[in-house]
Amino acid sequence: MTSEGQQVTSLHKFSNFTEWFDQLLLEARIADNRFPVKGFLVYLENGAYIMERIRRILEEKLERTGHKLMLFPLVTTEEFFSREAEHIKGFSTEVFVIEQKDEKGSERRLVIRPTSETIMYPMFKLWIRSHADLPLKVHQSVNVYRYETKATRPLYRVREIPWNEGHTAHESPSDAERQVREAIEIYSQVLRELGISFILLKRPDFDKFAGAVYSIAFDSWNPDGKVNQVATVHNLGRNFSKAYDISFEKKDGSRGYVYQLCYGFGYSRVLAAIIAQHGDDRGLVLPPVVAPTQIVIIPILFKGQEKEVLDYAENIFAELREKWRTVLDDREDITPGEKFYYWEMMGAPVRIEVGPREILEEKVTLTRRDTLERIQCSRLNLSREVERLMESIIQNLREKSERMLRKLIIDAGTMEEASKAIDNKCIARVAWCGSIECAQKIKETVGGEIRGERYDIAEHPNGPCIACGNSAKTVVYLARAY
RNA sequence: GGGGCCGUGGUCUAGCAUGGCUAUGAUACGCGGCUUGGGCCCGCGUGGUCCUGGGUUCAAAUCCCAGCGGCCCCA
Repeated sequence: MTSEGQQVTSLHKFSNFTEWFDQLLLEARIADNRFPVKGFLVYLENGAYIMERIRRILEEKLERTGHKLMLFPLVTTEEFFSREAEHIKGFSTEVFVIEQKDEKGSERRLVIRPTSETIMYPMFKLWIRSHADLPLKVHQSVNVYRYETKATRPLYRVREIPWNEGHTAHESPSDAERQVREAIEIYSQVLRELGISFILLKRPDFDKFAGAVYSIAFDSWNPDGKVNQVATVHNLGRNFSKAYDISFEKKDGSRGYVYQLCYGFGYSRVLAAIIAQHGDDRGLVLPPVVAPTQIVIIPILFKGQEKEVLDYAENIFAELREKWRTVLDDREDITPGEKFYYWEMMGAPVRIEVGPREILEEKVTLTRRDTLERIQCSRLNLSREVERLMESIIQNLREKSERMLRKLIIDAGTMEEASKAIDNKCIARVAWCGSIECAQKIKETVGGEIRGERYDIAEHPNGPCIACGNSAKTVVYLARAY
C-alpha cells in the first residue's frame, strides 16, 4: 500500500485555482468549455445532474412556501424592456437582441431576457386586481442571457445563465419586507444543505440591482479570493409597479401600486461553489445530496476467487441501492487503484472495498471522500454505518467551509492592511464613511471592491473610514469578485 | 473598455527565436495477453484542417495582418 497523502496529480486548488478548476471541469465530467461561442458551455452528465438536484432542492422549498411555478417567454418587446428607466440603463448594454425581417423587409426586434421582470410584469398587471390577488408569488427555473463584457469564466461568468428567479407582489411595504426575509431563509437553507458558506450582504447603493430599492446578496468564498455571488434578493419597492402600472384595490376601496421583490439563485454559480469550496487536489468532493453516485463498490478480484468476491459485492450492492445511488464498479480491465483515483475525481462520497479479507471476516471497508479516512464495519451494520457516514460527511463539509470563511475574513484598519488582505486572497472587513469617493479610492488602492455591509447581523465600526479618516458609518466587506 | 500572454491527434506537450526531413513524446482510445488491497506490465494498432481566413516566400506549425477562442493584469 502506498502512502495515502502523496500528491499524485498536477492539481493544486489553492495555489493555482484557475488551472485546477478548468482541469476538473472536464475530467470530472462537469462541463465542456470547448463549445466555440464565448460564454456558452456544455454541461456534461455530472454538472447537469448536480444542477438538477440543486434545482429540485430549491424548488421544493419555494413551492412549500407558496411560490407557484410558471413559465414565461424567452423574449420581450423593446417597448416593455424600456419601461423602467434604471432597469434599462443597467441592462441595455448587455442584452441579446433578435432581429427578424419579414418578406417585405420590415424589421422586428425582440429582446431576449437578461432577467424576466419586463416579461412577467405586463402579465402581473393583468392578473392583479385587488388585495385578494396578493401576495402573488411565482418562480421559474430557466436560462437568461446576458452579453457579458467582462471576461467570461465557465460556471462563474457565463452569457447563458441557468438560474431560478422568484418574483412576488405585495400590498404593503411590511409584507414585502417579510418576503425579503423568507427568500433569504429559503436560499440560506439550500446553501446550508449543500455545505456552502457565504456572507450575506446588503449591497451599497451604487451596486444594487438596476431598478431596486435595495439588494441583498449571497457572496460565497472562493479559493482564489474572488467572491462568488451565488444569489441575490432585491426589494423593488414600487419602481416597477409604477412603470408597468400594476395597481390593486385595497381593503378600504382606494387604489395603490403593489410592492415587489425579485430574487435569483444561480445554479451554475452554486455548482461552482460546491466544486470550489469542497473540492481538493484529488478532484470533486460532493455533498451526498447532490452526488450522481453516492456509493461506489469496488471488488478486489484475485485470481481464482472472482466469483466469491463478486457475489459478496453484488449482495451489498442490492442492499445499498435501495436507498442510495450506488454503482458496482466491476470493470475488469482496470486495477482497483485506478478505480480509486477515478471515483475520487468524481467526488463519490463513500467508497466500499470488498475482497477476500472482508469476506473472511464478514466485514466491509469504507472510505469517506471528504477526509479519505478508512474504516471497517461488520457486514450486518453496513446500512446503518453508511447512513451515519453520509450525515457526517455533509456536516464536516459544512463546518470545514465555515472555518475557511472565518479564516478568510481579515479585519483591516488601514488601506495598507486591506491591500495586504486582498493580495493574500482574503476578504477585508473595514470601516467606511459611505461616500462614493471613498468607495472609488478604496477600489483603486486596495484592489477589492466594496461588496456591502452585513444584512444578517449589525456590525458597528470601531474606527474611522479607512479611506478618508472621517467618522465611519458602516462596516463593509471588500473583495475581488467574479 | 485598455494592455499582455497563448492556441499543435480526445487531453497535456516538443518543435517556432534563425522558414526546408515522414510534426515529438506522454496520456487516452481499440485489439490481445498478463495482473488486480492506490494510476502495474508486455505486444500490436487507431488517432492531426498544427484555431480560422488572408498575406510574404521556391517553400509556413514557424514570419506578417485580421478574425475567433482561452488565460492574466488594469479600468
